Amino acid sequence: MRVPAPKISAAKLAQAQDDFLAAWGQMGPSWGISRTMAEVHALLYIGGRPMNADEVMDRLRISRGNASMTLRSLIEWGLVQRVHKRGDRKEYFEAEQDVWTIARTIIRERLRREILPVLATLYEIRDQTGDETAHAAQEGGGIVAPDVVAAHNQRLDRLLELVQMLDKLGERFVGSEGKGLRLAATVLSKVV
Amino acid sequence: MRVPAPKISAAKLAQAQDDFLAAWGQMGPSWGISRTMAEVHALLYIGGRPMNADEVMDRLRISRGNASMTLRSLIEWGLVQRVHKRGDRKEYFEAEQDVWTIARTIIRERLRREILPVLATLYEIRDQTGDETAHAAQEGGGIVAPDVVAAHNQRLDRLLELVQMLDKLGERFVGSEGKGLRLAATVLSKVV
DNA sequence: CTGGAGTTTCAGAACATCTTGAAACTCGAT
DNA sequence: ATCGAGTTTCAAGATGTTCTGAAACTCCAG
Repeated sequence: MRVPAPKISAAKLAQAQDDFLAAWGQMGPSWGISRTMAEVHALLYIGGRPMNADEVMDRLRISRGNASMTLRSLIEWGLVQRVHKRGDRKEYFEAEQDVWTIARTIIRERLRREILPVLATLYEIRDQTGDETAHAAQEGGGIVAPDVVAAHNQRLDRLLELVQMLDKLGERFVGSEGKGLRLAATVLSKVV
Repeated sequence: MRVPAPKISAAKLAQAQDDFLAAWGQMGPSWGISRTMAEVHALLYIGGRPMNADEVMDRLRISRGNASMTLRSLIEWGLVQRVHKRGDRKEYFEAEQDVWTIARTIIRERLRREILPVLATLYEIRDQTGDETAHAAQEGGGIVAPDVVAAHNQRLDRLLELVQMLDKLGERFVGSEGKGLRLAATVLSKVV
């Protein structure tokens, strides 16, 4: 006797897709993109095919303007690309399908938009209080005791060290063409 | 002739601190905590000593209520601890001073609050469309062609793989007591 | 028990972000 | 040049988040 083939109806598939859109949409804000952006991206990813603005609007129940702006942001992020179909004047949009590339793209953008500016600012702040360190602390020339400044600088230096490490770590992932993240995971699992 | 000692005035130090508060506050939202929370944490970190609610209020110009709720959240996150001073009825708060511990705490909390729920939801969604894969695709029992379902499942599986990896990677950092992050950085820098 | 310093709570105000819808724009076809 | 399908822009409105301030609460001292 034969095992019955799984019967997946169109409705069930659509339901699974909708649940996925909701889940991914929720995750979006944690990753630095808005809920709607995440949902549009999720739709294009899980759909697995290029869609035009109307399809996106109708499926997600958002306005034309919102769809347009959101798709533009996704293109700026590098998560979505425009596609043209012969004989169709509409513009189509498709999402990158390789999850590791998606991850690298997000990391690259967040480094650029969030980590680097903070790093630059931290350097500037560090410069404001000279190169006095715990070791270099000497006779009291300042109005504030040298050791207070030294402690302040130490705290800044430790933080700078951390942020620099995060930056380098991120760039390592982004830079290595292939499966950088996968490699990292493998290495880490063997080390400890 | 003698090099003059750096003269850091109290005002300059305060200025550097203020700039730091602003910079760290900006970074907060990217890390999953609000701007004010990040500023309060920054103040306690850079100050390097326990402070009471009034000091926090005055320095950051926020209301008593806001200070109270923000400090409570920081304690829930595990980034700040209560301290009692003998002979003083006020409560004092101090920030963890080890930056690696801070990083681990943030990663642990974000895993727990953001990654794990999504992971659980993704599993549920994956279950909705059976175990049909590209290889198992067979005679058309469903209303939707089996290969469509198989492709959908593959996309979900690839995403699950990625999120699982992130989760494991995070837990590895959080779990290893010592300098897990530092170790990772060293390892990564040698690999590529 | 009472007074008061210190803390917490929470409804409404202030602020920030996201979304809509309609007008302006683009561009190929006729 | 004109038409019209398709797209983009943006001011106003809707929604969501954070903050304030005052009242309620806690708890110790006298």
